[in-house]
Amino acid sequence: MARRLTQRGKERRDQLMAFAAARFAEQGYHPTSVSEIVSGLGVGKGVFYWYFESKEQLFLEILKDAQTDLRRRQQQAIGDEEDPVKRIELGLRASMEWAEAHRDHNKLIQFAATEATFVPALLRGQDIAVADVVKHVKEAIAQGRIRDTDPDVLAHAMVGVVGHLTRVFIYDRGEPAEGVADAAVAFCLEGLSPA
Amino acid sequence: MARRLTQRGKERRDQLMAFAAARFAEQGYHPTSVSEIVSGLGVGKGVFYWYFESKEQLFLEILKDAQTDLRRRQQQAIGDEEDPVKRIELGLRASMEWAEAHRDHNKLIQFAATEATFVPALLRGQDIAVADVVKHVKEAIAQGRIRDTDPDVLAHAMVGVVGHLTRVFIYDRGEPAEGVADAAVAFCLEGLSPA
Amino acid sequence: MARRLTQRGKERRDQLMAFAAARFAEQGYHPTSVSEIVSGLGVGKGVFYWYFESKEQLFLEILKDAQTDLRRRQQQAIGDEEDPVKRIELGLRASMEWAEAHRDHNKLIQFAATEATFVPALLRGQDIAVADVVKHVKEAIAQGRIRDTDPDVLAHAMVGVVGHLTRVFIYDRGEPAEGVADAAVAFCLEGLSPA
Amino acid sequence: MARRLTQRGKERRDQLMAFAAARFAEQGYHPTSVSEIVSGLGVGKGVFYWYFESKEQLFLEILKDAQTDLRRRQQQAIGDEEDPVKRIELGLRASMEWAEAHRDHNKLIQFAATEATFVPALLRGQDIAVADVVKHVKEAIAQGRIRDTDPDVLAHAMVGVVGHLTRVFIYDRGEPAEGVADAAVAFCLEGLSPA
DNA sequence: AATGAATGAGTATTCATTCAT
DNA sequence: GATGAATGAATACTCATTCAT
Repeated sequence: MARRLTQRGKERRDQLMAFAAARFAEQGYHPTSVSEIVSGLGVGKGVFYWYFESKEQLFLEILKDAQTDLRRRQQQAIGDEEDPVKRIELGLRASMEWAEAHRDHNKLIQFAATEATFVPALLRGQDIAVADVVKHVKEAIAQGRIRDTDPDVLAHAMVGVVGHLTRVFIYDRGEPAEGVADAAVAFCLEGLSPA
Repeated sequence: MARRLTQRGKERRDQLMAFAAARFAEQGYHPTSVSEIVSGLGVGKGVFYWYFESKEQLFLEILKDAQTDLRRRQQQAIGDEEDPVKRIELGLRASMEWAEAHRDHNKLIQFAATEATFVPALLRGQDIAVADVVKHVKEAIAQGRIRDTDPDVLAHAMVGVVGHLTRVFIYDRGEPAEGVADAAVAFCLEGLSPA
Repeated sequence: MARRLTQRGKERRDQLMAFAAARFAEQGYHPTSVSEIVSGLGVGKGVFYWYFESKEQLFLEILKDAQTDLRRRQQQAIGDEEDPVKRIELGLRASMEWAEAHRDHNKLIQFAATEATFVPALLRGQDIAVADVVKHVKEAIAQGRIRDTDPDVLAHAMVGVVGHLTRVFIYDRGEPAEGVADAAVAFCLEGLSPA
Repeated sequence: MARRLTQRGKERRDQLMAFAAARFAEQGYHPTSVSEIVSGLGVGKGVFYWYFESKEQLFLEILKDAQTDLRRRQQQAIGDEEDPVKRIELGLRASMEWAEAHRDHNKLIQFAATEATFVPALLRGQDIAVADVVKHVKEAIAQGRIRDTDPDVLAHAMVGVVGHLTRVFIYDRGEPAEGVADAAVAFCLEGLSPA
């Protein structure tokens, strides 16, 4: 930990994280052994512990990276858009595109919620993400653009929609993110109500 | 398996399932050992294997029971309501009330999604649940009561909303199901749009 | 730990302790693996952990048992002897006889002194042992039977003589305890001075 | 091994030996890793193996150096003293002073006795030390200055006294060597008997 | 039905040692 | 001389499962 790494070292580390994330997503965290990770990469077992303190720390690191990366992506997408409703929409779409490209990380986030050890780390990132959305929602409410309801509820409802549609349509059914995002946006903006 | 059980036997079995579900939900499936389950109940290890083939089977059984139970609850709630939109609403509310009373099972469902071994069993139940909703949605569309969009998408969007709001507001923040259900229904019907 | 054991269980436990003590004494604590212990006894690895929390706990248990046993032996030997100098002599002789019969434990005591983890447990027992001797020494000093010097020093000096002579003459050279004890007693009582 | 070293090289080597000896003494030989030694000195792992063949060899080297150094110290102290009893006394005192200044090495000697691998090397040095004392004892016996008993026994008894009093009073209780040496000499010359 | 002892393959992790740079 | 990355055998320990009683 806190090791200073050479270029080569940094690459190894990334390689380990990517490979592990893929295995964790595919079969689950526990069923994936450290042995499997290193032998899958054709390296000795010591390599793993040269770069990570433990399997648990590795997981946490992957988790944190994923959350950071997603957030960066959303902020990029939103840019300096003025309209808060438009910002919400851009955020939703960015989430789904990111999710399409990072299905592994998404599964890990879901898993993290099921194990006491990982919940705190998970929530830390999740709170930040929701806070971002809440900001836009509040602004839109102030402008009378969206219904005056608890912004926290609205934000979480959208997170629920995006997350679930992603899992079902993008991951399980392999549909392209764009179309699914259209549907998600439409649902979030209008619900079931006919245009 | 498929053992014929006395009354006392049935109680033991239920006791094991309930205790295990609680531990699985609290700390996770893998971190909970069979030892912990039996010693938590003050019985010998043989008892476990008298009633269940394996830890995995036990999990599957809990999962199936939970899904069956939820469905029964929804159908009861809907009764013979004529209005398809109302039926949807009743279904949503029933889900949340059930979830409030069975948080353990809900967490297990979430976990099942993260481990390859359990996914098939999970999906079987989930498909049935969504199919129920889809039926109502289709009917409502036919009546022009809700937007004419892929009913599958709408159904899953609602599942996402209900699931996530449940986890955040009912489980994490301890709010009563009723209020959260109001918010969920409102969001599903109207989205963000102002009244 | 704190397990209630059947008769058979008690025997297994003793068997493990005896075998482990022998290996620890022969090759050292660290070079002796748990694997070696269980396979030497022809049992599965789980057996070890059924009876002991860890290798370290096992060592500690052996240590404590040894110290307790030695003390009991000394007290038996001393009985209700009135003369304090005689009591000291009987104690020294008892130590050496015990040491002859328990060379394994003696080596473990020596090892325990070299590893920070075991020192506290070791000292606890050692202090008790020395306190016993000190009591007799004080009494003898009061009677003018032995030199009026710090009883603690005298007690420890004797412990040093007995311990070292045991190791060299009984263990390494295989001489019978009785003769060595004669020499030890003589040295303690008279030092180098000619009769 | 048998590498020819520059001045700087010799210093590195000594530094490694001193640091390792300190750690070995403090926590034990096995619990101290090569990693810990090199990182404690802020150097890379290769350095260790540049100077020593193995961890085991390092230990052996420290052990040998210590024994050699102690012996040199004793011979210096004895000088050309004529009186054999006085020579014994000077030797005892020198041992204790040396031990006070080299507590690390003393602990290593003790540890070496508990591990089969190190016993041979240990005994080699110990035999020489005892032989030195035995020589003086024999001479003193011939002069009728001390009791006519197996000189070997007497020598070892003294080694035991000195070793144990050193550990308890100098190491554990931090008393100054001189006073403890007085007590040790007195005990060796007179035993418990009143002046 | 139930107990508690036993099994042994499997897990994460450590660590002495090697080696390319 | 020195670094830090890599090796892989070995270790303590866990745990689902079995079985004699």
